[in-house]
Amino acid sequence: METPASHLQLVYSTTLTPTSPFHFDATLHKPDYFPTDDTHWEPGSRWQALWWRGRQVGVVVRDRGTVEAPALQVEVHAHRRLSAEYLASLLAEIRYRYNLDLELSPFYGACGGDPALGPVITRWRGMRPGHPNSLYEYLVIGVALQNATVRRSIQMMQALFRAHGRRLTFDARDLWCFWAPGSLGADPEEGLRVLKLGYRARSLARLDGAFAAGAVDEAALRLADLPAQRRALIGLYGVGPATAGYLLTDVFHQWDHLDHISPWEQKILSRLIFGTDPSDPVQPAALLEYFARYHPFRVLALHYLWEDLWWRHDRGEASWLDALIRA
DNA sequence: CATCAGGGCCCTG
DNA sequence: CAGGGCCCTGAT
Repeated sequence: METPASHLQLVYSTTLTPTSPFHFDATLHKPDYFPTDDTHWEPGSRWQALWWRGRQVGVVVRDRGTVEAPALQVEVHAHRRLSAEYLASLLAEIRYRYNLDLELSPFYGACGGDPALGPVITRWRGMRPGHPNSLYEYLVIGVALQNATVRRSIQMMQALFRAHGRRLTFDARDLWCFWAPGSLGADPEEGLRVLKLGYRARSLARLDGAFAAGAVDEAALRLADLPAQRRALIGLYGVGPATAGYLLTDVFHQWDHLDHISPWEQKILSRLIFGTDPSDPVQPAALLEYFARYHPFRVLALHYLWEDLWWRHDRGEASWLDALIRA
């Protein structure tokens, strides 16, 4: 029953120059994000099946520079030639999503001397936050994450891609592309339940409906201030403080908004920062108070500490994390 | 076999 | 503002 893959051709290639310093792998790959079938990373390269402005294209980003003199090669694969205007908007979107224009020096200047953070900054010099997906797509992922183990979240996303996505083949890879926001139909809840989303089916149905109704404008929200962004997110059915917190960082690039630490993160951060046993973690309020020292870069600071931990875990260090991750 | 909590959120009282 | 219920799954 699986739809055949759609074969794309290379239609465009260019070079993007991020601000320096730039750490390719630590920016293009986040070991703590659970894998979805629309994207694949290997050291020095990232592939993504990308829905953008009504088209489904394949994007390959390759590292062609160094930390101090960065350069990215971006290949676009598509069914047919793309207009210059489309390509320009796509490249601008890639610059935005991966924060290629972010200036890290103010953060490094303020936090580089911190005893806990300084060595981590040195290790990951040039790393930025970055997330490959749009607001709509991140909402889908966020809903799939809620109250579920990572394995189950992956199953939900696979079922969603196979039911509503499209399989694209480009650069000898097969990846699943997201569907258009708001395209799930008039009453998709029952269809989503069949995909075993459980009670999340209602959230996703209503989220998709909001996009279909034009009630969510990602471009406008990017320009809004933090309180307006947070209000808009929390106002969406199925989005609470945890999901909104992730979205404010990853989609809206708020680098100082930190008001919620969930139980699983609390256990991990308590161990990481205070060395406490996961059975007796530090209270979230105390963790938030600790991070106040990194204002106005609290989320950047957390991101550096967090990603460093997960990279170490991927290398077989920090194996205590195993017990705290419900794979 | 039954029970339960999970990388939340909504709704109710 | 606290607490119950929610879909399903794998762990116990």
